[in-house]
Amino acid sequence: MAQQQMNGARRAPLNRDRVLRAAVELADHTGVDSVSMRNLAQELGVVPMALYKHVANKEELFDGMVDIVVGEIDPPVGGTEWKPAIRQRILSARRALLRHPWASRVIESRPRPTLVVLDYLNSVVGMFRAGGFSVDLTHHVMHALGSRVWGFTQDLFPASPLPADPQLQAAMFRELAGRYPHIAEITMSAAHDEGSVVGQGCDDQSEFEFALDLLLDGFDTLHRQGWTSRSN
Amino acid sequence: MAQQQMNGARRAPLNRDRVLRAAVELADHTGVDSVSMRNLAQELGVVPMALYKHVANKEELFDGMVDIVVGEIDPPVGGTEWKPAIRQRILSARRALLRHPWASRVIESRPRPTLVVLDYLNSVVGMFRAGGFSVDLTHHVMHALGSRVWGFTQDLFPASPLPADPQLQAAMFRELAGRYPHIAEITMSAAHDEGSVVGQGCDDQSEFEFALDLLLDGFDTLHRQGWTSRSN
DNA sequence: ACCTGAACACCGTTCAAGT
DNA sequence: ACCTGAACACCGTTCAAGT
Repeated sequence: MAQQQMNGARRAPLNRDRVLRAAVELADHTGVDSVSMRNLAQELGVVPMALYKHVANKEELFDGMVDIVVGEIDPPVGGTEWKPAIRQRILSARRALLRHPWASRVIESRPRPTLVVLDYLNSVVGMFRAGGFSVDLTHHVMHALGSRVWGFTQDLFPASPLPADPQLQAAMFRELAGRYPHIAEITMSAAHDEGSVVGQGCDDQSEFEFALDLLLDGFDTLHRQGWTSRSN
Repeated sequence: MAQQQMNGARRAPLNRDRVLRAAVELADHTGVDSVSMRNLAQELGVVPMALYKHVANKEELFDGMVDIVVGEIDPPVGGTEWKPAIRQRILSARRALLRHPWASRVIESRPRPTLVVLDYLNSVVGMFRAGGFSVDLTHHVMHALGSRVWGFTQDLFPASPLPADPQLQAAMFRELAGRYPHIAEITMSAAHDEGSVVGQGCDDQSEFEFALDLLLDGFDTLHRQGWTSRSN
């Protein structure tokens, strides 16, 4: 009670923005699973119910957290072709997402896009249109990008840390190679870097850019060919 | 207590498979969020703690549910080129996922792949290798496919049902067009089908195949060119 | 050896009582 | 009018007591 008043006097009064920023910070530091209304309230030195003044419920809290991350994506660069412009924008989105490792999962979990999310998507669509893409092709191309517009893709092999014991490590590799020879093979090919058992040891950033450029080049070809969904 | 015994007499004794199938069925019917250990136990006519005999915890329950869905994916078709073979396999995975709408979200949420998941991925990798792809290119190509190997992609505009009132509907379209002209444009182009405000009205299946074929064609081109990660 | 009720430590959110 | 503690209806999981 005495502490409550001290905090009340020291801190700025609660508002929606402070609530959302505290939630982002909490998720950054301790993981999104520990973002509960109760934990967040404690972090802010208030009673849980005080949060409901500023966000209607937990869903709205998550929406607000997404908006903060999406707000960190750089605006489009001007004076260049559609391809490098879109490439840079998506890589900027990727940097924002990488600063907040929980964000991709939360973005995927939202049942409806927020206004801020729609703003970003609208602007990416506009970049294709400005590059001369037809409405038809732009529509398909946005679907093909999927979550890659956010700069992330689902890791098929999440990074799992290698066991410290090198003998145990070797045993794991042997078991993997025995059961899953094809996975072992592509894993080994990239495993000069250290990192983890599977799928790490490769550079996530360059894998992302490989796939992004493959898609953008494909879009380019279709665009130049005057592709339409009816002609297909 | 009397009912408990009746159930015990009537039903087959609980085992891991029955637990997992009941969980899948419950998720299919009432949504994955309603799959709690308590609800599932009630569905099976047992006390919650009885489940812990057959699954270590809820994480293992989810893993088992994923395994059931992945088990529904058809085996590879033989006697054909890598491209149609992989295409058919992925479209079979898509059909399995569409039968269980919760499955894509659960697959994405798993921190580690199960043995069944590794079996499927290993076999897809093997199909590229059998098609003559280098280890290097196969590795990159699997990253580029990402969650598309499962036959799904993140919907950027989740389907939201249109309001019944046509006047309200028109108002929503007008607001969308005013704020997000580019999104409105690509939405309208596909909105001859009815369905929802944004992004629906287009055929998800053909959008999926568009993106899949774009990627497979891109892979094909790189393969024929003898692409390597060093030559890039 | 197996089963299970009670309990623990959490949730998000409602609601009524207090100021 | 505003604030907030208690309460409600849930969780997953532990544990000890019962058979």
